[in-house]
Amino acid sequence: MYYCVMYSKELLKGTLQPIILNLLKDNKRMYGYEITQKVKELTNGKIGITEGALYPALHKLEAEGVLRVEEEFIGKRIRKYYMLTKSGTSAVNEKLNEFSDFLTTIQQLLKPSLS
Amino acid sequence: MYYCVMYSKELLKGTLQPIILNLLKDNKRMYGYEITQKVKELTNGKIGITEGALYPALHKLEAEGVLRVEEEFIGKRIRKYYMLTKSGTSAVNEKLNEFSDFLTTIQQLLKPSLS
DNA sequence: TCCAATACATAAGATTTTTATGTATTATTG
DNA sequence: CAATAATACATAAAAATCTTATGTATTGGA
Repeated sequence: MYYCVMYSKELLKGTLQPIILNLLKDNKRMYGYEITQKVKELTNGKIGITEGALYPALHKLEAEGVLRVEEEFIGKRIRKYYMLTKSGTSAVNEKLNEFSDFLTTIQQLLKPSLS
Repeated sequence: MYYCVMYSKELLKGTLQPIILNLLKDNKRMYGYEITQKVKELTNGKIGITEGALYPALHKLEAEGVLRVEEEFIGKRIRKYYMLTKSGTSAVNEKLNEFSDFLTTIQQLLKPSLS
């Protein structure tokens, strides 16, 4: 399965982190599988995150101190809830603003005739 | 020097090809260095393409048959003009539409509260 | 004359993502 | 009730892309 079902895979490079951080900013607490489903739902299936990309990304953000994790057992199955740390929260707003600004710049660049 | 001066470098992954193709679609014929300057100009210095990223990308697009090259001597210095091939032109429109659509999807995903 | 800008190029290393697995639990459906 | 799909985690090899660091050479300007 592709990271992205509808779009070419190359397009999604660099977008995974912002997507994760934005979801955790809005939802406070999410586990990995939930994130994949939420993204699929919010994009009408256009963007599908692969687990091979997601879990390493979550581990990296945790190692950097941006996220922390709370483990819970649902029956016999473990579930790892991720949330922004205090220091992560302040950093995330800047990161997301930058990303948003960047997207706007790219769009202007691709439509110079309309500017 | 960064690929991008203002933005974090991670952000620009995957955007180089669309940027190149879009410029060549509008300008018919451009050489590498010209592309770096045009992008800098159009984004007010926010996006700077490194040569280490650009030249391999141009060579790859040429190898794929999307671009073709015309070499010219300006004095003693060579200049390589790139342009879309016939088959490249039809493919590029689809690619750029896809990229544009993708950017819209990402923006909606990052602003679910406004949808 | 020297430095900055122009103009090409490549190669090592880092990072990210794909692709392919692997394990195990729980829910559904024929 | 057995098989399959969905849930839920994980990792590792390979591919792709980009950064960073070089390298060469010409041309323009201070």
